[in-house]
Amino acid sequence: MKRRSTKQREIVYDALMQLYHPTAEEVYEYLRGAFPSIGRATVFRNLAVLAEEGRIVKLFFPDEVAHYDANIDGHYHFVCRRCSKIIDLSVTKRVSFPPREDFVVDTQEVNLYGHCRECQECCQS
Amino acid sequence: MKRRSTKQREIVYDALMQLYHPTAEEVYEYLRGAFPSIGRATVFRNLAVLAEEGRIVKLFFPDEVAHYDANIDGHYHFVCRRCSKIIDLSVTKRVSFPPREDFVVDTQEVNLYGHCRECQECCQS
DNA sequence: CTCTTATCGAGACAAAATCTCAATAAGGAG
DNA sequence: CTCCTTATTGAGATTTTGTCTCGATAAGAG
Repeated sequence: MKRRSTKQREIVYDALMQLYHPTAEEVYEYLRGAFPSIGRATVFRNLAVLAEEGRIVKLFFPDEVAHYDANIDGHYHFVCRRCSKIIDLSVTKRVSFPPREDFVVDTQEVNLYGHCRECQECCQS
Repeated sequence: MKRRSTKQREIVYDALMQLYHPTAEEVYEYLRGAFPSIGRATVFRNLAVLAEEGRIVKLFFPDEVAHYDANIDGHYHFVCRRCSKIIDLSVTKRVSFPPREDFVVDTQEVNLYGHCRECQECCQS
């Protein structure tokens, strides 16, 4: 099944470049402004395709919603447990692991959880 | 709101010790065998409570379903992109990051993605 | 034992994402 | 360029995952 290049696919990709770790729903709402006729399923489908092609990255955090990131350079994320803010962490060295026989790794993901400064100051929850 | 110790809570915890990274649904199905009267919401609620208390860990991977882990020692996970198998990785050293002013980290999570041996052998998808 | 209220079980509800299907359009063949 | 195949689209139904509601139950302090 050969992929075709569609206007919608590129629109979704462009949106991702403008937004910071958006959810699929946020991409959809963003695009509806300029392209009212775009369908919800189209946004979800294209995010999945772009992630499969490696043009974007799909992220999972404990808020149960997938986020997407157009920055595919190896970098890590901090996520605030209280306000769910996501902060990019630039990384110079990758984590290294002893080689294994039972699997081959192609991607590594490092997430740090805690509280951002604002959430530390305002309350201790 | 003081916590009470209930039979259901401990049953859920015990189930988690028997299962390997189960989803909430899997815990529920597992428990229905021995305790047909247990409620779905009770399982989900207690997993959330146990995770909040730090007795278990809630994990998120790209299959959109939360998994739970009774092993709370710092360890990492490998996840197969094809069959979604999860493999525990024992870890001797934690990843370290330069200190930051804008957040405080309490937990770090490292996930490796790739293909397990079986999925490499049977097909290249 | 009594009382307060956290927890339970059942089912309704909500949120997130996928699926269905007829209509559209990408892009290769001629 | 036109024709044809079929990947992709848009709308809404459906599925999946998890939460909420509420009357009933039971933990555990006094």
